[in-house]
Amino acid sequence: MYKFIKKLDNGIRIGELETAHGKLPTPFFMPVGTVGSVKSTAPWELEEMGAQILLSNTYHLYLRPGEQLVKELGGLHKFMGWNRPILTDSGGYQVFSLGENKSKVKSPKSKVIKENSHLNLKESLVKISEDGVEFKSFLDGSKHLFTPEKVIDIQLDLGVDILMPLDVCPSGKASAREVKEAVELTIRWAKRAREHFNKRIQNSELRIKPLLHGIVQGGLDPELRKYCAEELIKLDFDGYSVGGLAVDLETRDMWGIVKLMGEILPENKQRYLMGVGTPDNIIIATKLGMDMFDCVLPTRLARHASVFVKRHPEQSEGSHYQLVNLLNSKYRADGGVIDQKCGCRACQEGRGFSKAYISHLLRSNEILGLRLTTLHNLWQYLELMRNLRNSD
RNA sequence: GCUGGGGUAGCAAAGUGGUCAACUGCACCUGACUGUAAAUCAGGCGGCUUAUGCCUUCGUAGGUUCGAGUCCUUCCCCCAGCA
Repeated sequence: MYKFIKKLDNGIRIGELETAHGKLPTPFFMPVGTVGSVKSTAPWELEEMGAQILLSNTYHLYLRPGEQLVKELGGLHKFMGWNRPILTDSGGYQVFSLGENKSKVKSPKSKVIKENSHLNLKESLVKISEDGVEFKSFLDGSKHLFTPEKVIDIQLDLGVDILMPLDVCPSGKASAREVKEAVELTIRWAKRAREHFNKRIQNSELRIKPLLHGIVQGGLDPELRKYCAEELIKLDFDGYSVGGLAVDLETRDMWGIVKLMGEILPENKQRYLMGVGTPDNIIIATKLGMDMFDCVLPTRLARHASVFVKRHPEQSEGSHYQLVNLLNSKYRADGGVIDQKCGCRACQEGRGFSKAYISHLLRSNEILGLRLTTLHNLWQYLELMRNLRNSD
């Protein structure tokens, strides 16, 4: 249950979201723990940094270890040792990303095709029908069917706090017709998900019930987005997600749609901009009325040796953050911490680690290297959200 | 000293007459990454460069050949075994 508190002068909505695992001040960022783990971090580290909620993934947990096992072992929170709220994505994104033929990115110059590489799969792994999504497991190739109802069931079995319905997330290159079809199917699936969820929940003895979002699709077409949002609003979801925008960003400008969503989605429901994004993107999006964010960038970039460094306000004309690749040779002998003003474990005053040391760890494939960069990046994101909530 | 094996680009290691500026791995350099099939992927990695282009390379110095990293000879060095 979301409570809208106030709108700051800069447009940021201040609110509070109550879930079965506690109340969350909004806006907030969700570190991504796809398979029930925010890669390389421990739950207590996330708590220490002030992470309030994590995102996990229905698709991945269904395939492994299976939602039934998680249920038998007491639910996802207990399973992964995290007592704060959890949101699960539905697998809708995987329908998109696994549907893309990623082998296209293979360079013709690459002579060696690694076996078991995810890039080596030539055929699309998914097939969409009215009933749902048929897909092949990326683990073993086995066939599975996700229906809107099934996806709700899995998430309820996992015992998460916020559920996403199965949606169709078209590629940024999709034709107008494909986007329109995605919207229509997303709406029909949303209705089925809503009905099934209600049926399952009405018998629930939980004091605070899980929350179900509707996901707005529609590409970059304002009319389609508006139509989708209106249809979903009729179904009275607990909150609304804006999907399909964090793809093909280099060729598409999402801000018009984000602004529109900020204007037409109900003020008294939380808005989740899925998959966004860079710190700069998040700053803009909060000002356009978005409340919730998730992104793999802080954790993935960290594992790929890149860290966010906050720029001084007077230097932040364009971007508020600089992305620094610690594997660049200039950091080999750099005795300074990543960011002097950062409060993370890697930078902490008095006992911070030098860029030279972290660079050495990364070059040596020492796990501590990417743990430190991950802790740093997540701290930056979480600190950013704290600052945005207090930016009046 | 004798016998045998070997000296290839930063390292390791393919290559035994042309398709070799030279396979491959590592290291190194740079880039990408946005609801995670990602501790991943891509490109570069002798020099000049826009190059399917030119120049200089495979211990050393010569030679054979239309053509040599690849064959022959000299010398230098390394390794193993025997003295």
